[in-house]
Amino acid sequence: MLVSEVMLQQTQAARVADRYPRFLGDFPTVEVLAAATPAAVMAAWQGLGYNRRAFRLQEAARRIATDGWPAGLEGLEALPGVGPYTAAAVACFALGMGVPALDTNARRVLSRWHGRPLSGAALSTAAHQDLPPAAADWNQAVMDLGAAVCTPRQPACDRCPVAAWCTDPSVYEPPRRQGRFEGSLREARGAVIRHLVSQSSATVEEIAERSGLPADRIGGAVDSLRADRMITATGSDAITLPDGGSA
DNA sequence: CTCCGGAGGA
DNA sequence: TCCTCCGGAG
Repeated sequence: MLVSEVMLQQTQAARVADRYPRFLGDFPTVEVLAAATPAAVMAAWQGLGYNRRAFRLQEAARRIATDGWPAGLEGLEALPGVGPYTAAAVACFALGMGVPALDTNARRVLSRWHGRPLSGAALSTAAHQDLPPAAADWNQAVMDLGAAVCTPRQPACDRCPVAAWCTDPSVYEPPRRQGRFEGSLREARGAVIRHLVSQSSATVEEIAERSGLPADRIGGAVDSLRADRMITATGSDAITLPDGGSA
């Protein structure tokens, strides 16, 4: 449950669909995930993007293996990589708690429903007011509606089951656009991680040659990843994924 | 090329 | 509140 929700952060369900069962096959329990090497976790994560999520997920698994599952919403949110949405989704779907799970779909649907852009505390307040006792069903319905009908650009109000009660379908504020991927640090960081998953140890020059990216960009990515503790330096200029020892 | 998508740190 | 983290699909 926690695994699937973290995978679904910033990643469309279609891409999670085939990786989630494989990930659970590799790491069937939190204990197995906690004890795995970061290289193995990264290998299972390959292609999902935002690789820090994988490291944080394993850190969360280690904490759970040691301390047990947090009981409530606040405890869940204190886990690394678990924010307001993921904590609420786990609390509602796995623990049966009556809390709204507010992802980007829910934010858009509720904004249109109420006729004004909602975010932060206002969104939370509105959602709590709208939330019925059957919280899990409501969360599922709102998110599905946003994904399938109440879409960003051209909402299909003609086949929306609740269009009659909606205030203003035109309400939509597009998320801020991200910079180009080509030429970005993200691209180089991704190349470094991808290489280390298959080679386990490498130099900047090797990664540059294999990826086709300039060595100075790979070097910058290595510095950045080291600062994030996502890779470690081993020899004179060799790097690897972290050894698993410390969290 | 554009679009899509939560967490966390500054 | 703003910015950065990835990668695949259309």
